[in-house]
Amino acid sequence: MPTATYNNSMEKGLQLLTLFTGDHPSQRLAEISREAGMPKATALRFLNALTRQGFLRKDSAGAYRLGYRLIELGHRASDQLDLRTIALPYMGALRDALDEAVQIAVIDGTEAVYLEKVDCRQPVRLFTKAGRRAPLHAGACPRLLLAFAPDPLISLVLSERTERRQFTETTPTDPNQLRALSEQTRRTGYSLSFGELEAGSAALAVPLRDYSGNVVATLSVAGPAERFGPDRVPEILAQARHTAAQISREFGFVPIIRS
Amino acid sequence: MPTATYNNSMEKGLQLLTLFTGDHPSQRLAEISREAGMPKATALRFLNALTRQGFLRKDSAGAYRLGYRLIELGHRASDQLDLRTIALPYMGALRDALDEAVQIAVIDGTEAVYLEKVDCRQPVRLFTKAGRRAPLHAGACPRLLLAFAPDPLISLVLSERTERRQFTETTPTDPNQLRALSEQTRRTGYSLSFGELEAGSAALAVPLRDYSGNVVATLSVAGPAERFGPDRVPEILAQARHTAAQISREFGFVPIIRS
DNA sequence: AACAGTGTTTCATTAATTGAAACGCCCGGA
DNA sequence: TCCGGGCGTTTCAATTAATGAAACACTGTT
Repeated sequence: MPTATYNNSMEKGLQLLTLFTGDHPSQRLAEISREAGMPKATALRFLNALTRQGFLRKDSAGAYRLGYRLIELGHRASDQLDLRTIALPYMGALRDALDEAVQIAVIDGTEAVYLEKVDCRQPVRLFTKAGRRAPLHAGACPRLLLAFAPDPLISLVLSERTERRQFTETTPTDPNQLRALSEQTRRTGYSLSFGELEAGSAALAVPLRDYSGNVVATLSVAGPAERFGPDRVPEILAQARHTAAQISREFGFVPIIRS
Repeated sequence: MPTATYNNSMEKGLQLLTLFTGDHPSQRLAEISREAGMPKATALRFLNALTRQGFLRKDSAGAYRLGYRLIELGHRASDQLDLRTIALPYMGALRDALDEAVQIAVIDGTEAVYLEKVDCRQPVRLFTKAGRRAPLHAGACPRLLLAFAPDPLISLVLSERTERRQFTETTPTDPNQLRALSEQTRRTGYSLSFGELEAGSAALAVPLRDYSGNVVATLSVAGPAERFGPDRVPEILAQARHTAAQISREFGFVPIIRS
């Protein structure tokens, strides 16, 4: 059962970090042990080690919380993607131009992960968090990433054996429908979604490319669906395309001039 | 040697993450093995496991880079500190008011870690990164945190047996000098530093408090030293204090009214 | 006082980790 | 073209360190 090409003990310890969610930011040993299905002594050892390395910290009530080392490493990972130096200022400008949330997401494994979000200033807004994940079949960002993904990944996501969760009434789950949507996205260069992940929300996503010309990320404008009517979508698309071109250029993308 | 109350294998694996710095964002197995002083087979197992859990990712050249899971967890840790929801908007306003870098830092173990930074817009600016660390004896932020730290930590930092690195000519390292500076900081409610960590830089730091009334973090304004002359420092201090009061209030701090 | 729940420590067992060595592949230099 | 060096990967015997049950001390509630 154990395979010699990984370190299963470390992986079990790392998985404890996933227990700390927005709903459960602070947890004590017994709760962690129960939720992880792990004996208290084993869990305590992992927690002690994670705490010593700064990945967790213990608060004054004796409960564990995510530690500052994660913020440090998160910033470092972000810096290495040039998110703060290149993408964030343009995202801020796009937010200012449209007053909608602006997000950037990438593929990680078989999911999309939203790496950054710049919030709009309107009281009614899309309430999601940077760092969240979504499957590749639902939502403007995930679907845009899927459309430009390598064929083996597309096949896997659209396979009859892969379960595609239906979040809302408008979540596309049928493989043929998703293939058609992907083809449309590749042809038009953007994707648009209404309530596929959260009812009442909408998002428009465009690709971000790097020096290789490949789509490496997606930039999206997202907000309440009633602000994404047919009179406004063209403007959102134009602004998003403009910003994506700026970011892509700084990522080293050189557009091919069509003659 | 091995102690049963930690998980030393996991800790060794986690320490590989520290090899990925701004200077070395991308590394291959042999280099990692050499730098960590670890046999290739062992390092490969850790790398495979860290990659499977999303903490590292492998690029097209077969080199490892920090993974998206770190960004996700970094955001989650940051959210749990209310950095993005509470502190960042105020930091942005303070940056706009003064056009200097604004940072927030906390104590982690025996160091200060800068959790967030909002950059100024001037061409000549303080070039540091969010996520960086500094010892508690040098710099306005670390020294402010030290001044309000628990006595055992102060004693440890100022101990004759603790080495206090001299970064520049103005770095204070003498325990008596640091005690005097701490006392002054507690009395005046702020700390001011010129070139203690980086020559030519300056920073002014004020405390952030939470519902318990304790100093839990520090807010600083930082930039090139020539912009922190005696004619300007009072304004910087007033603005920083105002912003710190706003943030502290949202952290639940209730100021005691003096009669 | 009794009980439930917590976090911590101990220790025998054994599972998993470890590192040396072999292997296949690639690249650059002679 | 050949060879050597370096790379990443796999195998396997040795042994180390992880594991989990159980005991313990402490706290809070009834």
